[in-house]
Amino acid sequence: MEEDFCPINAALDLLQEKWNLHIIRALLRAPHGFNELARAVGGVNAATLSARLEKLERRGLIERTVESVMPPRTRYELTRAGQELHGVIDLVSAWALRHPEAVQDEVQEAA
Amino acid sequence: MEEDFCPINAALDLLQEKWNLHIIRALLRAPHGFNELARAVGGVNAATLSARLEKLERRGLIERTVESVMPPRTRYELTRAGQELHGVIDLVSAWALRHPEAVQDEVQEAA
DNA sequence: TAGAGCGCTATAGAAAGTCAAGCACTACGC
DNA sequence: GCGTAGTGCTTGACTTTCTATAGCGCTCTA
Repeated sequence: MEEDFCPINAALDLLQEKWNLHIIRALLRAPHGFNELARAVGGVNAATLSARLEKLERRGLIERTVESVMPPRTRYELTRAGQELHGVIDLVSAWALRHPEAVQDEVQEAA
Repeated sequence: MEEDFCPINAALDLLQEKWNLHIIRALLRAPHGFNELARAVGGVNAATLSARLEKLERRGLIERTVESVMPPRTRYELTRAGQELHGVIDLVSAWALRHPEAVQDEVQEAA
């Protein structure tokens, strides 16, 4: 299917998956529990978040620690590899602030 | 809906849209025609590509120039703002090469 | 004792992406 | 001149992905 496997393409594929960049940004600030993370990201639903976290964990970007089963308490945090995406998020942030037009939907909200 | 509008969130939303990062990477190398771009990106279909290009143009990241109507020939290229994402793509690339494990699906292809 | 919170999962429905075909032509080989 | 390939898309039908809603077992707070 994929021809020769290009790590760069694969990375772009991973980062373009809906919510992944947001999840990474949230975890860059601090570790979070599941629901807490959902709120920090804003707008994800539990099913999707769960799928993303599982994938990011398998890929070694984040680490999941079960702190207690009952009451349930889980902690998600970035691994070293995950933290190294810090620079990417920073660059995107700087770019976004430099180009707010590029990033905003043409507002057609009637007054 | 969106609370206060955060340009950084908005930028992440834009970049996480399927194919956008790939499109930007392809155009970073050189301007492309439509079908040419589709091939460069690899795996996009025309309908989606068309939608993405339209959006990226509205946002001012890329510029579309019709060089001739018949035979049809169009050129897509990055604007200044688009080119400034160069650093982001570069950082992702470097990260991807440093962490090939993080980026590759666990191969479970039976021999 | 009631209500909210935790970390999820299951199931249905809406939305987004894909495939295949096709339009109206031009450029090339023969 | 004729068939084949290429250009830049658009239009349905179909499939994959994401979303909303509900709920589980349990604890902790009021």
